[in-house]
Amino acid sequence: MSCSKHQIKIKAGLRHNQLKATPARLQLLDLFEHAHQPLSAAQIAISLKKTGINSSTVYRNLESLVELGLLKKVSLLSRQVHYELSDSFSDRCHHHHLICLSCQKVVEISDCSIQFPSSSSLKKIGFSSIKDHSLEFFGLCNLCSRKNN
Amino acid sequence: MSCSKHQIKIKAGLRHNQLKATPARLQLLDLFEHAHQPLSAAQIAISLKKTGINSSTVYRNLESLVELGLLKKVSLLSRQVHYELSDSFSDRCHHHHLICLSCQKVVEISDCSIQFPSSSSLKKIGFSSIKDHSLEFFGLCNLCSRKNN
DNA sequence: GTTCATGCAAACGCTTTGCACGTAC
DNA sequence: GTACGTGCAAAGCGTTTGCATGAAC
Repeated sequence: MSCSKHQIKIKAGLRHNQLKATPARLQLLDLFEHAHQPLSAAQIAISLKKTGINSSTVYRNLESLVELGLLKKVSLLSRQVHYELSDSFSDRCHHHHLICLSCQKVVEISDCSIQFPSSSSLKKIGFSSIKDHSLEFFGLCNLCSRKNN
Repeated sequence: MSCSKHQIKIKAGLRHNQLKATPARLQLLDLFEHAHQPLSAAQIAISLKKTGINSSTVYRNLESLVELGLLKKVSLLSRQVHYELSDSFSDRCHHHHLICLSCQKVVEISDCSIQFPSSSSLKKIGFSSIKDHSLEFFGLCNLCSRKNN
């Protein structure tokens, strides 16, 4: 199995945050390392059920991993919150998402720049700092675009 | 009541989309006209229950109004999808959101520009068009920022 | 009068919780 | 051995659905 390097990094990440490296957490993070798009709690729960991990464990771990900054939440206009590895923890660089309005396919994109609100306008609206941002584009993928014609 | 102008506009909007101007729809859209931030289905259902509107009616109407483009969905990292009037239907201009990570307060902001993916990069990743986008900033409002110290 | 919209109640699915047991450290 | 993590089962909550009634046009 080619993930021994990942495993080591994951364990280090957990220990660094004073979380025990339990099988449930290792499997959960491993799932994210290999995912090509954000995952919902329910998706993960189904996936890990096969290996004997209970869904409440999944929900509890997702929460604590977000709290510690290893994972981040992503909003994709679906009822469920999705999760992905945060930029700082994973190899992947900062990115945004392009979501197909018809089939919900998600693709990562990185070639975009955002102009942040100026500190004066932040002040005006009663905010003191910006910690994060999310940018999602919605459109049609080629496949669905063709189907609709 | 000062919303007779709104009421007329709302009715016109509904008729134009071949939707009957029922009390439930008028009240629902009126709620959005006066809202200062995106509303979740559950919030609306609670609010309209007081006036005798059933929650399933709320859910069904939200769906059809989104389908017709009068409302749009907004993702705020909460489990519930939120809704707001779409730019084209309301007086308000295009905007994004700034959300307090601690108290969930939402403020609209408009002074930001986004660079869209080029058509060549769209092509590369298998998408044919972009219909919409959403940009949310997450931070701390002054109040919560002070509390945390 | 016809078509569409609504209320009601039940079912659904995802998520959360309390508690006893188990495991990483 | 201790503190933390897990499984289980039940409850919680937001949402969806079928069906009969009601209202807009």
